[in-house]
Amino acid sequence: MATGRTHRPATRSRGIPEATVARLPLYLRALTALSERSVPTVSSEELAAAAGVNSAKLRKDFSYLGSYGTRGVGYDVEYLVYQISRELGLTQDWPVVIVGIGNLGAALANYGGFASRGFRVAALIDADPAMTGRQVAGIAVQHSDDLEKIISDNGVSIGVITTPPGVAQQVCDRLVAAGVTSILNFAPTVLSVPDGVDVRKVDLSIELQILAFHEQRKAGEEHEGTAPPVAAHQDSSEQGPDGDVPAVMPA
Amino acid sequence: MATGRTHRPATRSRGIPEATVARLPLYLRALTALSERSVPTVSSEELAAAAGVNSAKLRKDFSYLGSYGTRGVGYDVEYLVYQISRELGLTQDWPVVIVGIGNLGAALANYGGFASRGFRVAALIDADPAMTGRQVAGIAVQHSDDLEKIISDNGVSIGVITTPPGVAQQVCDRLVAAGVTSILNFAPTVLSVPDGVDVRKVDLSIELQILAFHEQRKAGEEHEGTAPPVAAHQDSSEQGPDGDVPAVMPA
DNA sequence: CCCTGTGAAAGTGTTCACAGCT
DNA sequence: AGCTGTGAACACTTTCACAGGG
Repeated sequence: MATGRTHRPATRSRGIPEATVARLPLYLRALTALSERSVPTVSSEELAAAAGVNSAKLRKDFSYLGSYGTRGVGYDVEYLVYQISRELGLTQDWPVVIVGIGNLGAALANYGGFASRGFRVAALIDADPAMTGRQVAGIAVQHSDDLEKIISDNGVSIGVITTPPGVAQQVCDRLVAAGVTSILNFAPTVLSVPDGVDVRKVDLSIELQILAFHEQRKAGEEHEGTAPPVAAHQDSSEQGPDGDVPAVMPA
Repeated sequence: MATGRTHRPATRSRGIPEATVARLPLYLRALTALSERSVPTVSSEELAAAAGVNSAKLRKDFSYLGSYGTRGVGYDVEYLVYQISRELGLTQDWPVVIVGIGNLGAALANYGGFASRGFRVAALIDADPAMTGRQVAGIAVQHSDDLEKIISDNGVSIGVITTPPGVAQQVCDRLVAAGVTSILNFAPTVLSVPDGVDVRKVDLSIELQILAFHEQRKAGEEHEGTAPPVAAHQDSSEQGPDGDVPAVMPA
């Protein structure tokens, strides 16, 4: 399975698979809930059920982080919360800016999940002068003219784009030029960014279209003689990572 | 994945890979833009660039739909728009209900991407009597007492949940009991549903945590001698099912 | 025995490279 | 010649099943 170097007992492995990274926040949530109920330890089976995955996958995922469990017993909840938080980088503070304070931007500003982990809404930015100074979620909206200054003054490296699609790319360019290196994009636009900048996209219309595809298939296959029975996908999360091949791929 | 068997031999007929399905809406969007500019044909290279994927992947994806291109020329834009729309089930009307009309629910109700394809917001539902009758995006909010009747009167099979996490599961149960078979869940909760019901999840906090992971890694590897250079991931979403703090969650 | 940790097998997705049609 | 369509190679992910420590 290795690209040449197959060794290392995996204490602090360097290559956590992307699929695993995407599940760590899930485990963290389930663990946080257990922690609040003062549950001291949990088995892979129980935790997997709470997170909605199967236990083999969970154990495999944890094996990339190291051996944090105890055979015959399970995992120490507090210890695991700490390890996963650290691995995800949540033990530090991440100032975030939200650009585009429409309905969606306001919804995000009010979203509790931001503050609940290391994320802090450092600023809300909008291009409409009428919005400037208005309070949203207890934060005064600032004008986009000051975007660069806001980014650098607050040491922001993560930006959230909730603007109309027409201006998303130029907002993105300005964010990147100002030093942002991770972007969460809600605009239905393909953003192009230089190497070294991560973009994740959330696209409502795409999610619905995927549901429609499966929905249509359910209806259509009720009377099919040849097709195998389709048992609907339980939790949908596949999606195609893709990318466009950056220059260098780590081995 | 609770699903017993989701095996798909895909021998020759209906077996479009999930990863391909997830990209079809992307292609469709790019094609629609070309169509609006009256571009008659497009090559895999051009379309791939517009959609942000590579051309080999795009051709492979299209090959699952059939041979809709012309060698030496490319793809007919209008024809492809039609074929993909049909494949995704967008040639029919999909009435959708949104349950939970807070900031996020209102944002979704106003989101243009809904109406732009076959989706139509058939009803907005909220448990707060103070919301009942209020107009959001030109639609009167209805009380959740009438949820079952609304679903069946409108023939709704797709539901969107934008409620607080604490009530998401019970809303989900009622939707399913009333006949909804596809759910788009924005609440940070793991929903359990019977077989035959699809759930897709959008979780803002998870997306941010994934970004934070990569962000942290970038910062940490600036001075690593042994590690290969990390070229950031171009792409976007992979998603992760998830669930969070069920009990008490301030903020 | 318990339950974790992990090789190996199976399944899924991506990329390559070129055959074959226009 | 140009560009699609695709088998085959490669890469990544999930699942299985069991070795091995507590």
